[in-house]
Amino acid sequence: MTVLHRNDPSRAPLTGNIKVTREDWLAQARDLLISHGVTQVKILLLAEAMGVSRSSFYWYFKDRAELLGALLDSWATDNSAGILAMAARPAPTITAAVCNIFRCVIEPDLYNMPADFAVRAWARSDADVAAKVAHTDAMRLDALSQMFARHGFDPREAETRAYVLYYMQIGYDFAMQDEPVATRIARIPHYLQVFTGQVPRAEEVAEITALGHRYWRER
Amino acid sequence: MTVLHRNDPSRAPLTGNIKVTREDWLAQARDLLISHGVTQVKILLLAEAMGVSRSSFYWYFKDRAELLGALLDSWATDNSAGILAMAARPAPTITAAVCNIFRCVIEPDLYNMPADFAVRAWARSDADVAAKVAHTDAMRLDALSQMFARHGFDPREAETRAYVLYYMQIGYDFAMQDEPVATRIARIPHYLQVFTGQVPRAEEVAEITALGHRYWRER
DNA sequence: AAAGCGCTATACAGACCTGTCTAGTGCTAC
DNA sequence: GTAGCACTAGACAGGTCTGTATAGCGCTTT
Repeated sequence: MTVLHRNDPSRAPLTGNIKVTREDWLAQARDLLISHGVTQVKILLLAEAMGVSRSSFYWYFKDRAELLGALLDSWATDNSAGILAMAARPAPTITAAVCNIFRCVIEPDLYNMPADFAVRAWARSDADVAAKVAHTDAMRLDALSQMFARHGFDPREAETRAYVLYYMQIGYDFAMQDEPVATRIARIPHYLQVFTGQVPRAEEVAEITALGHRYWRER
Repeated sequence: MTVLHRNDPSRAPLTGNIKVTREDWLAQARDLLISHGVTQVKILLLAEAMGVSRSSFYWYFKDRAELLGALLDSWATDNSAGILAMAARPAPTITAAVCNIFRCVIEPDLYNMPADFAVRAWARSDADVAAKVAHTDAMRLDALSQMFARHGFDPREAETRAYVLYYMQIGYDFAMQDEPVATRIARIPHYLQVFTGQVPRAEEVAEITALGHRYWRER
């Protein structure tokens, strides 16, 4: 669970009668969205979790709809930056370029996969959300297609490889939440070969493998 | 929406004071699970949708938990048969074998993808469901790995290709619900090449493409 | 025709959730 | 030191949902 402002020593202490901030409400709502879906994002539950009266919510937000809107907006702006940056990053080989994309799955700062799922599940019952998700996917797929194209794949193949790379990551992380880290890392060179049709260099594999170990060990 | 027994001319008319059956409650619940997630599977909503009193529900089920259990069981038994059968089916080439798997995505009778999502989303907040899903995935992945292995891939590569094939389908259908049919079909030969590392035969592509047109036209 | 069986409807208690209204709290500025 | 600002608490009305108790309906059996 995200830490509340009032419990975070690195942030300025709250003054006056303030117990929680707008950001606290949002962060808490995001946690609930991710863990239990939109329908469970309930003001009552948020308030209870933070030890605050439910009615305080209405000081920060007009109503539940405004909260959900803010949640969606913050997802849209935050959760594509990393992947777009990694796709645009220059790389000596296509396998190295795909390794950059792998970083998004490894480093939580670059890309929040669980948030993506939650929003996609939400999109299944809300057309506005679905439209925003579709737009986001199109942007990301375009960036990935261009990445493949820069390394000499013809446009149609570049697009297909972008699709396979992107949707396989989504499917994998959606469905498979607890494959042992060692197995997952051992598979990396094979994935690189399937995704690119080329054999990765040893040093590329070593680098991304090390990164995987560094981040995934902590879980 | 699934048609109610009483509205289905092909089934024996209901006798006595019966308005809906246990199967109707289940089918309706399944629809709601798929469209709006577990938390929205509410007896009140089901009853309203079927034009029946809410309390009749308790004749067929002890409580909501029993309904959800039955829903999960029916998913577990029904929704893997097609994919396992297709994976086991003999094929002259690996590309033809993968075409058999593609049939699962094309023919709704073989595999209900939306049901899979709904259950996976459910699994994110219910450990029992997660365990059942993990077991199901393991069975399916094993069948796919063996399929690749039968066509000469070494065990590790067979497994990796099984993963990419399986999770890409899941990710794709999870995220991308409305790519134009023509585009999707045009991509089939490229997918085959990425998934297998081999160029598909023209007649294989023709056959699966025709199947795609036949089924997807109707949507 | 009356009793029984299988299913359905109404009514109720109680939990949960939203949004509003009003009063209250603890700083800050004058 | 008191007035105001920024936020919080409590109480209320009203809607939603679950599960139970009890009565009712329509066919079948005798």
